Amino acid sequence: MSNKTRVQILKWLKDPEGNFPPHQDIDHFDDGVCVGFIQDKTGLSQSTISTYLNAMQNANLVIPTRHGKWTYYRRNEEVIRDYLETLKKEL
Amino acid sequence: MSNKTRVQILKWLKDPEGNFPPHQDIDHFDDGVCVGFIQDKTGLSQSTISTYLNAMQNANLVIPTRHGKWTYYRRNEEVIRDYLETLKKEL
DNA sequence: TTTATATATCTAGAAAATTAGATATGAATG
DNA sequence: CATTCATATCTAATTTTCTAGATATATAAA
Repeated sequence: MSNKTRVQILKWLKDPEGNFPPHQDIDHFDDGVCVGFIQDKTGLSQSTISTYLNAMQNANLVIPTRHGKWTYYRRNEEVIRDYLETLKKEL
Repeated sequence: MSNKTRVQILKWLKDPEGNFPPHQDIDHFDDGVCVGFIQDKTGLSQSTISTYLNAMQNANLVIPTRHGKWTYYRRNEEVIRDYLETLKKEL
């Protein structure tokens, strides 16, 4: 949560249709967006983005789903909501 | 906002009466809390806390007021509120 | 069952943040 | 006006974060 790129990724994942091109195999974003698309959007290296997504997954902010060769990442809305509520309450 | 200690300071400043001893010269916390008290509470060095408070002031999160030898820091409630609202809206 | 593709992990260098000691400044006090 | 006290600033060492290249793994395709 203390990194601009990672926060930006969370924001993009709020609206996959608006922020990413459609996937090849699937015609919806129910499981989120594949790593490659996120990487293209940030301009950072593949390994960096993979590391970021892994960190976000460890923090429970995103949920990964594997479909064949691809891993799709979507927001964990519940955790994000809790985080915002706690912050508003405590800060 | 990406540092535990600095966030903790903001939280403490929400309730100066509850978190800090009374000041020598002044019997209220209208202008906030002096640097020394904040330093004691964190256990970090004087220069570190001064640096932190300066950073927070640059980010407009706190407002300093000088009274004689002491500098008191208080929360900038408006900016903090805006920050939380923006985060809730955008994240 | 070799090859290609997408993602993950390992490693290490570069950059940024953290932190404290030394020193400076500004205000009160003897 | 010399001294003391509170805070600020400067400098540098340490730690953490960022980031990419190399390599590994998993799946699909040829």
